[in-house]
Amino acid sequence: MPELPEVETIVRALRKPLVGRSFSKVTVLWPNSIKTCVKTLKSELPGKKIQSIERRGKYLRFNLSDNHTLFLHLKMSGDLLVASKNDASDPYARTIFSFKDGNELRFRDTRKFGSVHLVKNVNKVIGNLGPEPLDKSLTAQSFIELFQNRRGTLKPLLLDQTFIAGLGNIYVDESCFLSKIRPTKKVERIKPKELMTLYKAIQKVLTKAIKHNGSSFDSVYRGGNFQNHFAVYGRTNEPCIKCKSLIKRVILGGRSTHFCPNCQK
DNA sequence: CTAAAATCCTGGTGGC
DNA sequence: TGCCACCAGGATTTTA
Repeated sequence: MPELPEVETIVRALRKPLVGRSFSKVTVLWPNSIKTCVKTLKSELPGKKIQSIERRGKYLRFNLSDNHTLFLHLKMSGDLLVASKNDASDPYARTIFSFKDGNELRFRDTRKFGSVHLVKNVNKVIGNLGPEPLDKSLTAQSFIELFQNRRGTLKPLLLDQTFIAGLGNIYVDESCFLSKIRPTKKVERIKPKELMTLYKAIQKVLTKAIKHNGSSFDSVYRGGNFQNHFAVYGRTNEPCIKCKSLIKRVILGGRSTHFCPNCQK
C-alpha cells in the first residue's frame, strides 16, 4: 500500500525517463479509474508535455504544458512502470499513457482502487489536503497547533489526509511506536511535549523509509527494503524490539493497528 | 465534530 | 488437492 515514502520513491524514479516527454495517446482499460471525464482525458492529453513531476501527500502530480495537471493516486495496489510499447503486455495495466518516442507509462493496479485526474484547477484534487509532514513550513509549533480543538483517537486523525497528508497505516503505527504513544490514545490527553516527540518521530520514520526507497510488499516493488525495519507493523505476537513484550494488534477505524503494550503509553 | 459502517476490488489465505 | 468463504485496506460516502 503505497504511502508517502513509496510515492516519493516512485516520483524520483519517474523524473528522469518522463520529464520533457510529450503524450501521444491514452488507452483506458478500466474506465472507473478515471475520476475526471474520460473523453476529455483522451482528447486533451495528447500533445501535452510533462514539465515536472512532484508528490503531494500520496498523489503523484504531473505538471503539464498548457496549465493542465495530471494526478495519479495508487491507493492499495497501484504501481507505475515505464516500458516500451513493444514490451509484453501487463494484464493488470488499467491505463496506458503513450509517448511520441514509443515508450509508455503503465498504470497497473490489481485491485482497481487507484485514480487518475486531469484538471486545470489543482484544488479540485488536492485542495483539502493537510500539510506535508516533511515540509519545512510544518514546524513543531504548527504541528502542535494542528491538534488544537481536536478530540478523539490519535490514529484515525493521523490517517486523515485533510489533517496531515501522506501517512498511511504502516507509517502511523511506526511513528506511534517511535514516539512511545499508543495509537488508541485520545488526542485531548496528549501533552504538547508528547506531540513534539510525535512530530520528530513522524519525520524520522518517513525520512528513514525514503532512504530505504520505501517498503516492498503487496504488489508494489521499487527495490525498497524498509519492510525489514518495521518495529511493530505486521509483527503481531512477536517480541518488541525494545522490551520483548508481545506486539498487540487491535482494529481501529477498521484498520489493523500494531503497538507495544509496554513501551507505548 | 467524531466515528463507525459500507463501498469499491482481487489475490492470497485458511478451513475443510 | 481443490473449492470457497473471507479479508485487507485508502479514501469517500453514508449513517449515526
